Amino acid sequence: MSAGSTRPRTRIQRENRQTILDAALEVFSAQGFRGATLDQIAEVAGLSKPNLLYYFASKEAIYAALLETLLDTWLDPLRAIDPAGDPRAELLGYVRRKLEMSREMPRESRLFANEILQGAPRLGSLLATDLRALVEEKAAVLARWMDEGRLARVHPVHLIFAVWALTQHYADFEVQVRAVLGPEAGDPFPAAQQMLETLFGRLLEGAGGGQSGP
Amino acid sequence: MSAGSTRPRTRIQRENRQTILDAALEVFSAQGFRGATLDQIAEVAGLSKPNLLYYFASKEAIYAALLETLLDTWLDPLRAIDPAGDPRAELLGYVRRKLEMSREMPRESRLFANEILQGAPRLGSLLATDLRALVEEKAAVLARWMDEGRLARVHPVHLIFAVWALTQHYADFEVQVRAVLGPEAGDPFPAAQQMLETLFGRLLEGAGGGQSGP
DNA sequence: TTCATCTTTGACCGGTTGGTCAGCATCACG
DNA sequence: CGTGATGCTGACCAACCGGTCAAAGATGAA
Repeated sequence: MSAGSTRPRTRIQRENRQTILDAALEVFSAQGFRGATLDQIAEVAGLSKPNLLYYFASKEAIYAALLETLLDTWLDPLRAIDPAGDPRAELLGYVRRKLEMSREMPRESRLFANEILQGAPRLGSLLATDLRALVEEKAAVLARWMDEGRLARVHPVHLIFAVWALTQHYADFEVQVRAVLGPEAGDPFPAAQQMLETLFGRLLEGAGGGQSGP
Repeated sequence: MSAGSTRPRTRIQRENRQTILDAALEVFSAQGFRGATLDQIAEVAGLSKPNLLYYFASKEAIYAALLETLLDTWLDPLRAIDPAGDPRAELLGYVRRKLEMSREMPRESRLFANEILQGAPRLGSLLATDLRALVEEKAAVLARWMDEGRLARVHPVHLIFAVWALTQHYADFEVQVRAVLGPEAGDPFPAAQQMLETLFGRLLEGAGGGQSGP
């Protein structure tokens, strides 16, 4: 009997489903949905192709299972922004968490990037509902901070876009980053962290355009 | 005889090669290399598949021809930075040109993003040579401006990364941008332009950390 | 040990894909 | 107009891909 759509009941099911998802993340994030093949995933997973299809109904189902988990994890750093916190600490903390995520989950970042790049055919609806609602909520917090003069006035949603763009760049374009910095250059993340801190830090100094200096 | 690798000699060759490249840009940028099919490109081009292969030796050759032109065009805005110019005008001008490019050439941006995302297998060498050299050259200019106290001190190469990330985001992640802003929202680029101007503008005010105020 | 259930696989299938080829159509130039 | 070069296509092919299936193997509770 197929173990496809039901929740895992046995130890083997739990382990193998996870093994497959790991392998699929590896392959899908590097090749995109169409570029990836079941044979590649099977090889990385160390399982046979029919065995993959014993645990998941189809290639689509594997991909869907990956995306399902992904968006939630991906938005955790944004959710963690505390409306009652200090704007500087909250914004810079968000940037730091997001950059950390790019460093430690580059495959997830690339999977997401691939999906969006190709028009988000299997994620589109969630973007317009869940994602939009969360961004709207946090943008309102940013807007309030701007009203209170504690943050330079910019379009709050685009400010969030900026955080996404700058942090995800280091995962999605890692090859380019490394090529430009050169082979002898070490870990690019510390310098990235410092540069983002300066860039966003300046948005918090003397907000409103006036009150600079002690 | 095949018209594959030689330079176009006749009017028909010039026209059809261009038609094919246009169609290929459309399809490759939306589906990636492996996701795109010759049949799709042929249909968009309004030509038969064997006819495509009369003008280009292979699918790879079409893709390579696209990339060849692309990197050069893509780096023009960076090349245009004038070492003798005013830091504010030069940096903000660069951001503006790059954002314009995202707006008017989103397909090229996505083609490039796709290639990098998948590890730049067909562009890697150029990144480490041509691209790296140009970035190195312009980073030196930025570094000098920082030495002169006319620009906040950040890692100059990462500053260039920031411009890339922020501007290309609006082309590569357009679907997400539109989903989050909502269907009734208009053109996102004016707000993006303003936000980038503020963000980078702050890097030029009171550089060095001290001389704020009139 | 027994036996029902869960797990695994080799062989296979139909559809798609990049690419070939022989031959026909068209063009441009003398 | 004639003719060689250029342009175009239907038919075809081998490789690949997602997915199926019958049957063999492993597992574990009674």
